[in-house]
Amino acid sequence: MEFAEAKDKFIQAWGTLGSSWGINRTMAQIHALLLISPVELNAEDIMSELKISRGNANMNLRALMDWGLVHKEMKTGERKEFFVAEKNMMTVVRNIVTQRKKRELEPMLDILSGLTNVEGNSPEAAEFTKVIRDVQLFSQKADATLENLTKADANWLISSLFKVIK
Amino acid sequence: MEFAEAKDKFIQAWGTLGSSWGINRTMAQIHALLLISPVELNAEDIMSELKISRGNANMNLRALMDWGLVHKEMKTGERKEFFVAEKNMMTVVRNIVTQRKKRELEPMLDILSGLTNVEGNSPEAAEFTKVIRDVQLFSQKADATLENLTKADANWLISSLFKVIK
DNA sequence: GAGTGTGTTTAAATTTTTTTGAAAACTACG
DNA sequence: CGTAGTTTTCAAAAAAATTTAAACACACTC
Repeated sequence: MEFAEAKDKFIQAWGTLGSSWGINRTMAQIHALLLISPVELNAEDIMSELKISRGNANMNLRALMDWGLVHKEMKTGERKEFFVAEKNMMTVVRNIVTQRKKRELEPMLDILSGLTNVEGNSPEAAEFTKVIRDVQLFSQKADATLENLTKADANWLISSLFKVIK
Repeated sequence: MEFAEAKDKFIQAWGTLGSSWGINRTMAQIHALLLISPVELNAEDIMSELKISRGNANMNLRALMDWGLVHKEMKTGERKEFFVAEKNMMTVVRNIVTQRKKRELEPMLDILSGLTNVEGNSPEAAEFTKVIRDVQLFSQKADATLENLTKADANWLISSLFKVIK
């Protein structure tokens, strides 16, 4: 397959995957583009490669930096800002896990802990309490697991995956 | 806290969590409602509790059944269909993992395997090949891990989570 | 086989999310 | 300073996703 075609397919696929994970398509596509680029790219490069506006590029690059998936670089003698993707897959995964945990799991845990003591002794209230406990237990377990996964060093992540496989 | 308030908060929270996971808000809310309900509910119940239309309820219930998170039940003597949520959290998680793996990870792996042999020996092509290999390796590992997780029995899932925590 | 209650489908309306484009705000340099 | 190159912001436009409402289908009853 030609490089240009393969590149396009990868960028498309990454974008699709991203959007089913609550990450917007363009953000994922910029990430893909930077991932496969051997050199740092500036905003213009990204705009023209993906045919997106300056504002769009800027916002999504910022989001990617928030997630720790992309870094800004200054080249001496150049006014423009350049961008590089984090290329170590382990780090990529860890950063994504950390961010999602913080944004989704933790707020959920906060809400759940506020729902454990419900008034009334109707069957509805009883079932509610039971379900909330279950969900809470499970979420706490997931939280602890992910916390360990992300705090440990990169090699540990992969070895623990293997351990699960057994 | 009053039951009604807690219930509402939980349904809201579950809906929000769902939408950051690519599951639509209403689908997640119906799931939440059924999860905490001690009795089977029919379409009317769901429509009035969540203030949604019949069509909306119908479509999202069907999606939930696709995911194996909700089951249809017929009551003898009743014309209406009743719905119950799968309440075992382990099963819930397993079904979600299985579905997402099938819908997202597997198509990605297919695409990646079609991108391993790229023509040309430019630095771009070289970097591309390298990144694709990395992503592929990682995805395969994730796929294998999840496969084991879902095939094993329910208790195994929880114990393997503990093992990861160590 | 007309009538009623229920489930299903889908085009159109609505809502939400994303993207654009242009103005404003920086920044480095003369 | 003033200006040219660049990034940032944000209101408005466009696109995408969701929801509704109304038509349709089906099964059962009288």
